[in-house]
Amino acid sequence: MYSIGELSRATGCKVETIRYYEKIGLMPEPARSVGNQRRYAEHHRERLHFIRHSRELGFTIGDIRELLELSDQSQRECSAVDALARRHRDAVQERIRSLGALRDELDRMIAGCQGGDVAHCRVIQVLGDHGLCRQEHA
Amino acid sequence: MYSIGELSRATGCKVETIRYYEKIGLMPEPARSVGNQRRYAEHHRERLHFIRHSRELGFTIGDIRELLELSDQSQRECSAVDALARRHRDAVQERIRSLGALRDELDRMIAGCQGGDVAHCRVIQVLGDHGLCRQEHA
DNA sequence: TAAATAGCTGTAGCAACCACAGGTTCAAAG
DNA sequence: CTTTGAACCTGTGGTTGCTACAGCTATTTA
Repeated sequence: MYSIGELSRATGCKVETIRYYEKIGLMPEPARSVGNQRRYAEHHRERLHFIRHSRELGFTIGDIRELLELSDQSQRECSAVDALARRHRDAVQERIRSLGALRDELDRMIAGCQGGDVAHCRVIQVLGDHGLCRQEHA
Repeated sequence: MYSIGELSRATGCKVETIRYYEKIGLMPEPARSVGNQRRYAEHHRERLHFIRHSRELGFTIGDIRELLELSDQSQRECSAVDALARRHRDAVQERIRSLGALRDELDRMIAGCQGGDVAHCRVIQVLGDHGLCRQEHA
């Protein structure tokens, strides 16, 4: 049996976050001690580990809810899991692309700046006039 | 003189967002009509344009506040502006790097899945066990 | 002049937590 | 057995950058 602090140390998840996951129904309510403190079993640790790792990989809480449901139905085909993971991967890829365009635009803007006073600053000019951008960027 | 709706159409910024920018002090309070409706001048349009464009380039509200202050002191050297833009560019670059590592991890996870049932699904296994990851990706 | 559209303020909600405040319980030391 | 101090409890409010009402008033158009 883990106390909430022990579970926290075991998973690297903050105490408040554990209670938050319980409140939103992502973690099941654990047993309580006589004095009303939470007492966790091994399966809680595994589930929280799953949640934290999924979050680190950028899945949303909604995604994780689905993944947990799917992983409970262990004899079903895993194509739904696969599809969810692929969608997420594609979303990450798209975000990378869009941030790349952003960085390029920032680079051009910064490269245009030759020093001098703010009135002639290329950065300030570009920020005030989208027309000076080479690309659409959102 | 623009009404708030006209300013909204002129800048692509939602009416509620314009009011929000006023509330947080990013946009100055405009004149009012007899019936208490907001009436904007050209300099409001320019400032809002600057704000929107900066947001599109990923600057935070805090950054924009600084940029606006700096751009008001038009005879000062623009090195502070430059530095802020560079810091932001570097943060974007770092985010791209970290998302790249994430995508690679997701790719490995997905590639490991050979179909079959959820109990043997590689995706589910990896999510439950960080040790199966090749890299730290936190 | 009446209806339709646009504007007003104020509040609450989103994601995914974090940080208290003010009180209670637990575990170990004396 | 008692004390002490760390850990725990619930509930609320804050973060970022907006968006979406509700319930009312102003303006514009037919």
